Amino acid sequence: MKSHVTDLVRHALDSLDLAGTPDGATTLDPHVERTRDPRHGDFTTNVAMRLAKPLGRRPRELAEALVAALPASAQIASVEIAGPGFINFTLSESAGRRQIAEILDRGQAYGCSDIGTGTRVLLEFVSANPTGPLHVGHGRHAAYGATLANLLSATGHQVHREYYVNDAGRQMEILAISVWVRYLQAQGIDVAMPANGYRGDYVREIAATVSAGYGERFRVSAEVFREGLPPDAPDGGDQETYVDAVVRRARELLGEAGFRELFDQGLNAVLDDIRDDLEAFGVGYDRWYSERSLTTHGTIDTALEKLTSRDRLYVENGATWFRASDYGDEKDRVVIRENGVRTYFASDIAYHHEKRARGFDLLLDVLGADHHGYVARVRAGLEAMGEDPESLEVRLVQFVTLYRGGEKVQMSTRSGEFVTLRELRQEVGNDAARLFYVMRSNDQHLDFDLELAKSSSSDNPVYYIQYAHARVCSVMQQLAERGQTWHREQGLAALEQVEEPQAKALIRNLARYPEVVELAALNRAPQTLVFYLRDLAHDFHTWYNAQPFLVDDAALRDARLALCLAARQVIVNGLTLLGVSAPERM
RNA sequence: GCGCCUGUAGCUCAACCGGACAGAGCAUCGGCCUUCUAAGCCGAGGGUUGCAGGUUCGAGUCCUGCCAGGCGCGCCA
Repeated sequence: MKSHVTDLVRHALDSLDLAGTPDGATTLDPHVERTRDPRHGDFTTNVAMRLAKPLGRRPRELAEALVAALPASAQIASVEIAGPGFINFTLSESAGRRQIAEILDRGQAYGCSDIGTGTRVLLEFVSANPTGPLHVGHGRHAAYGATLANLLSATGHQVHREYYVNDAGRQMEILAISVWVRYLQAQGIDVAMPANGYRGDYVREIAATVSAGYGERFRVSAEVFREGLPPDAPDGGDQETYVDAVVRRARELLGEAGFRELFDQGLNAVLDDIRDDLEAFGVGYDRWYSERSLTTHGTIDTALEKLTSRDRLYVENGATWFRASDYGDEKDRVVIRENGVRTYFASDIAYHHEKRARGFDLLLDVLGADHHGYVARVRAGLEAMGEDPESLEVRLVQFVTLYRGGEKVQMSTRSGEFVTLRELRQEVGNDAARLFYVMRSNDQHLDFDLELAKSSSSDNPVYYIQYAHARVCSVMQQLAERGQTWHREQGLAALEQVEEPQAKALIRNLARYPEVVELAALNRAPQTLVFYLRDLAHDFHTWYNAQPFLVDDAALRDARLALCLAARQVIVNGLTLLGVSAPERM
């Protein structure tokens, strides 16, 4: 509907023949938007005001000329000029009726559009290091990313969801030796967990599995383990130095193959847990992309060679640097360390380049807010390799703070005392978790109140929306119990009999749904959809309270039910995009 | 010190490339269940959009400077 009005305005602009006017006035995209106040009609445009200056004409006079040039439309009941030069459009009653029919016709497809058709998007999200279970912060990434994927798909984008698995690197080695230490302890060997090791209970579980599957294969004596190791932090040493020494010790004693086996035991156990967790949360991926594969497939080498051939690397102090500062980054960045090991950044630069090589138009990364300093250098890397820097878009997700009632829940990753996503899901349920996570703008800190999310009361927006859906189902149930049936055509034909102001408000908002989906998708802002659904549920509840639907007049009853069913359809469609269920009874 | 994000009602937050009187929920107060689920509805109060300037016909939104909070500034990932 919005696009229809936009077309009308565009036609009017064209017919006014503004050629030769300065400042690109002729190419101005007429901006049509919903009014906030119903007294201003349904849609409004400010083109007259925006064109007034470049054309040197009075806004209202220009508005009159535009209105006169508007093509006729059955959908528009009236057009008025108001205020400083707004052109306000009021839709005809029949436009609303047509909307209801369209919603019922299109069903699940109502709200989908093709504005993104032809755009291939690679959406990367969560990508948490597989060093432990996902915690509540990752949950927000998962919910946000999954919803974004749904929104982009609904608007016609071709979306590919990817999880970048950091299965190489130091953190994973630390997990491996953490498992080793727990394994040794389970074998009765007296060794201590490094200060920097992973202390969560899941490490013990993995160690127990290793113990059961490998027996004494990785067993060493405490003396051999300890011999010549530097002091750990509690003994006045440096925890990083110590943990690195333990990693070297593991490689010596277990051999590269043995260490790799232990490493993979840890990796696979954690990764399986993460996959399982996300799947249960309704978050799916098209591909789990292994960081290690970048090395084994030579992707990093290829990327570095490309940078070398473009003269974008140099050697200094034994390390190889990328000239990131030539591309807007604060400083140059190391890609190969003095010890010959490639940095994480080298992998990531190769990874992003490879994403482009796979033909994606847009690389959309969802990252934690603590990674914002990272964005400039990845973009610099893409640009240095000849890619459009604009092809990378990053959405930062701010932190989550858990509250139980008024009390802040303390969390510390280091000690392993963090609330996991799984625990959260078990406590509040998937629906509440999914909705609460995306209820706030991604760049806003999120206070997640566990008590509120669990409460089955009016405070809880999840139930408020779901309840509207359940009520429609209940009404249909009642209809059946009365031995009556709904006649669709009769209902649609009789829609003009539905005259309650509450119903009209509902129709108006139902018609807005496709615009909301589009807006939410383009702005990467799922919370827009949440707010819309709450409003829509409110419109429905209000109408529900104002009028009985199951009246004796069959035509009127069918008409009201048509509207009910349209409302239900939109709620289902919206909740589906959010990954929230729509129960039939509550 | 530099960079990014944020600052809107008592609390948590919306507000569509700048648009008409800044909106919800919660909380507070007052009403509505013999009639399709009261997990609901109706009504009331509550604001100098952190502060000060600027641009504009028009600023919560853009610019500058302050103030406050969060995060980041590794040859870690």
